[in-house]
Amino acid sequence: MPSRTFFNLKEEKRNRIEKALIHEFSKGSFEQASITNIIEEAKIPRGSFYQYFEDKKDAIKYVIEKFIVMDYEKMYQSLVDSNGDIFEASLKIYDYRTNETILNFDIELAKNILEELRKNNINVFENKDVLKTKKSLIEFINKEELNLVTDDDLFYFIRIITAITRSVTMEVLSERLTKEDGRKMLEKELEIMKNGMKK
Amino acid sequence: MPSRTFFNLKEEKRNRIEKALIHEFSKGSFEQASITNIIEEAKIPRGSFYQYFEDKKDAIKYVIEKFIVMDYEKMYQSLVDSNGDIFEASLKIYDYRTNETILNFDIELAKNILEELRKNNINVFENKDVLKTKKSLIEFINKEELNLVTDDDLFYFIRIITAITRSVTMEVLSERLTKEDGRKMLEKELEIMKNGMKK
DNA sequence: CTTCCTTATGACACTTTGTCGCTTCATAAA
DNA sequence: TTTATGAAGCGACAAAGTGTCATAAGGAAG
Repeated sequence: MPSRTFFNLKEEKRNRIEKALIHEFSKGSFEQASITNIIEEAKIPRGSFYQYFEDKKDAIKYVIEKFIVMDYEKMYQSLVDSNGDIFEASLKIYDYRTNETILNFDIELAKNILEELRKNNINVFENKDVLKTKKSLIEFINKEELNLVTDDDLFYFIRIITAITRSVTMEVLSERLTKEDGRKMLEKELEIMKNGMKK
Repeated sequence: MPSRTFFNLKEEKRNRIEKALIHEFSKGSFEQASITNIIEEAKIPRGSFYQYFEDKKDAIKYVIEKFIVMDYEKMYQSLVDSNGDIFEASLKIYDYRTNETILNFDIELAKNILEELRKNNINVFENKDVLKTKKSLIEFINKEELNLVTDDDLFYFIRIITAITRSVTMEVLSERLTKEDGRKMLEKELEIMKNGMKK
């Protein structure tokens, strides 16, 4: 976590640093991000950076935390907007994640952060800020239409849909697929998931 | 690609270098791997390394290529051993990838390489060495039991199964799940995919 | 023996992260 | 007004890493 010093900073300065962080972490992977670039852009001396953040990891963590909270809110909203239909919600989540700008976050940042989350196996739902405001997504899922045989089927459904949605999303963010093709594929894949693969 | 010089090397020396590469790339991500460690272990001077490989990326590419070819062979074998049942093959692939040693490759290396492949969006099937010997995996798939409506349904089936298998595999390799729990989950998830999610 | 090409080698230039000790500044106490 | 105190500012520097380059060594052929 950033030091108290950082949070005590005048808003203008803190914003300048935040902006530089987001900018730099948008440009590439965690390893590629350069502290030198960050401090130059934010116009702070090297020593200050290390007074605010323990190290580079601490700095990206700060950005990730902000992103996670926003991401959860969006997921939650997607489900509510879809009246609890997890298939439709999945498409909505895909849409916003592959959109040019995700609130204040650039799509490039989204890509790198989603990557980082995956790499470090960070689960959005386990984030403490999310837990604090968690309205339990699961409650909002409409179970009427779902073929739930055992109690934990819903858990597996979510796992599967998450894996598929994430897989396509990453392909699009890495520019291996166009946004449109990715969406068509996701639609098709969700359709298959509804009906099953076996005769 | 490594230089001709590298391939002209006496076998003993080449093996020593290969071993050092695998050892170092097993220890962590691409960025964490240190050329200094590699040359110290392989007992070659710094300049030689750069005579054999363009740069660090070139070196890991070499290791990845070897891995990919072996991985494809294993996948192909899994499908044949399963008599064309893609669900069963998926479990077999999971098993071998989460196994202590994957042929000569350490499980840690597998993890880092699979990670690297994902990060750089490298598709095993697009590898030229694989393409060369590709006997078209798809031909071996038993379509009898599959609910194929349109022509490209099979393509989507493979995408979905791949996404899910990979997802669980990575969870296990990152030690978020035990191998056993991961397998149970995969079994369950494959079962769900057979039957579909919708009432 | 000389020539020519391939391979070997480690010092060096450059970059990057993170540390450390000193300076400056604001504010409260004397 | 002066002094004390702690928060914040600051950049030189150590340490570690990557990639380059000029030069040495090897060896085959004429």
